[in-house]
Amino acid sequence: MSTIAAALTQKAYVQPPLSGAVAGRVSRAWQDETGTRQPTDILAGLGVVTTFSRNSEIFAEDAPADHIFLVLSGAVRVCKLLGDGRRQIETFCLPGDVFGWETAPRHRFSAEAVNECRVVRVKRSILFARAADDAELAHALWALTAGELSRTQNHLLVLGRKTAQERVATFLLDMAARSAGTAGEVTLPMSRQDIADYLGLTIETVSRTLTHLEDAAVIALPSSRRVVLKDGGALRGLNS
Amino acid sequence: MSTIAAALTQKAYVQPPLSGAVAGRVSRAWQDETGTRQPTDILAGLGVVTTFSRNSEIFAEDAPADHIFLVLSGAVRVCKLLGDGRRQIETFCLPGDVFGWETAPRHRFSAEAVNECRVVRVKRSILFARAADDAELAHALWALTAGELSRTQNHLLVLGRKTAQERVATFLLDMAARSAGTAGEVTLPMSRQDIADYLGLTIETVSRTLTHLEDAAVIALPSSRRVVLKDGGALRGLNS
DNA sequence: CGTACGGTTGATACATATCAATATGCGTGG
DNA sequence: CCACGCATATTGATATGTATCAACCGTACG
Repeated sequence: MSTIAAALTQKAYVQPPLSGAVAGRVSRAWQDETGTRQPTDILAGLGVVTTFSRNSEIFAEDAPADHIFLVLSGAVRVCKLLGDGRRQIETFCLPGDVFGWETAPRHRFSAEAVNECRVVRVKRSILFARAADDAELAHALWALTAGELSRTQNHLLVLGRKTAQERVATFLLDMAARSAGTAGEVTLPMSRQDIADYLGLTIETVSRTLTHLEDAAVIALPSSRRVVLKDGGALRGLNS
Repeated sequence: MSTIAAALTQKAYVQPPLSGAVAGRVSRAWQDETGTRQPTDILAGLGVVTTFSRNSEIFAEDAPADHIFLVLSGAVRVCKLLGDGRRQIETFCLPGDVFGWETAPRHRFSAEAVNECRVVRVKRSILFARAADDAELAHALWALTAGELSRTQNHLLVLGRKTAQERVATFLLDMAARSAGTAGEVTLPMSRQDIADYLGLTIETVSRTLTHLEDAAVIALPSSRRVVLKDGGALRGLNS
């Protein structure tokens, strides 16, 4: 559960809910997808729900960082590009995750919808104004950054020192832990290319590694996007 | 210049300086190495100066994160280890840099002295207490985390998608920018092994890449630790 | 002067990338 | 409902960048 989402749903922040479709939609959507019962109308009060279609750009690298975003449904990829088109996906954002949160006035990444997704867009200035006289919110925003840092640092180890097998294993375990669906099973929202660009590999290597894990009976692949973790121990072993 | 160092030297934080050798040493040391003229006695009031010898451990991975550290002189490496000994250096800390700053109660890295170095050790609890009723300090601490995140994210792109040459070029440019010595020249405080573990390469590849850059007249290597950037344009070209 | 450590250079191996072909799934339109 | 076409995924053959193994060099230091 994202700390900022928690902060935004504290009693202190509850405002009279906006009437109308938008507010209602946010509230229901959030409850539907996370099962939390906390009031979330505040999100509607602070931001606007927007829908993005598959592969559409949410913001561009170097664009003014006027908003931060909270994922309600779907998945978002946050990435950097090199001049010649090489791409590194820094992170995937799932429901409850926040992205686009910067200290700098401009985004240092682009963000794109992995699949059809809904996000809440909150004005940076509004959050900042609130954080200025609310230590708890400020702390939540800091914790948000710290959490992102922690994940990024873990990923550094993955990209710097792990083999393809280990990378894929780490990725699968991570996705399984984050998407709270059926235990031992994940439905990947992203393509092989996205996975490759996240793990610093090629699409072919990702594919081969997955089939290798399947041959070794560590996972099963009922379909290309669905992964059954048959031998979690083996996966964790690869995770070092 | 580290934001936290700045925050700690704001007028609001200036206390009557402690008398005695320690306080004096901090103040002079900091001024010597950074050239800043801002009062820094507050650091002595908050922390203790400690010296670490080459390769000694400052704190271990998973140790209680009771302190944060500010580098006064020398260099520190912050790293993670894999079970079989593979090592990833997350970052090098130079004078003015802060390390060991965590949200979690335990360090997620180890920190070691790259060479003889002096650091100020500040109790976490003291900083936290101060930050609780000081929005400006709290903001500085957040900015610190955000800056670290930004650097880590850039490094992710390096490890995920850049070639050995590009990694080394990026590293040299970064070190040159950070160590404010003679323009176009860097003295590297760390060994080839350290560089390799930072860039996700082997010691041999780092060495070969450097000699290759030297053959191409992009750099000169008067000694193994001294690097002259002869063709910054070429290096920046490799930086994409 | 010799030893040790860090660095360089060379020969070879190997993991992953690249190039290429084939297969699978999926939406669209007949 | 099926047929088509496109996008995505898999598989195969080969290339290549970097790792590994090994020898050698140079500098610092006792």
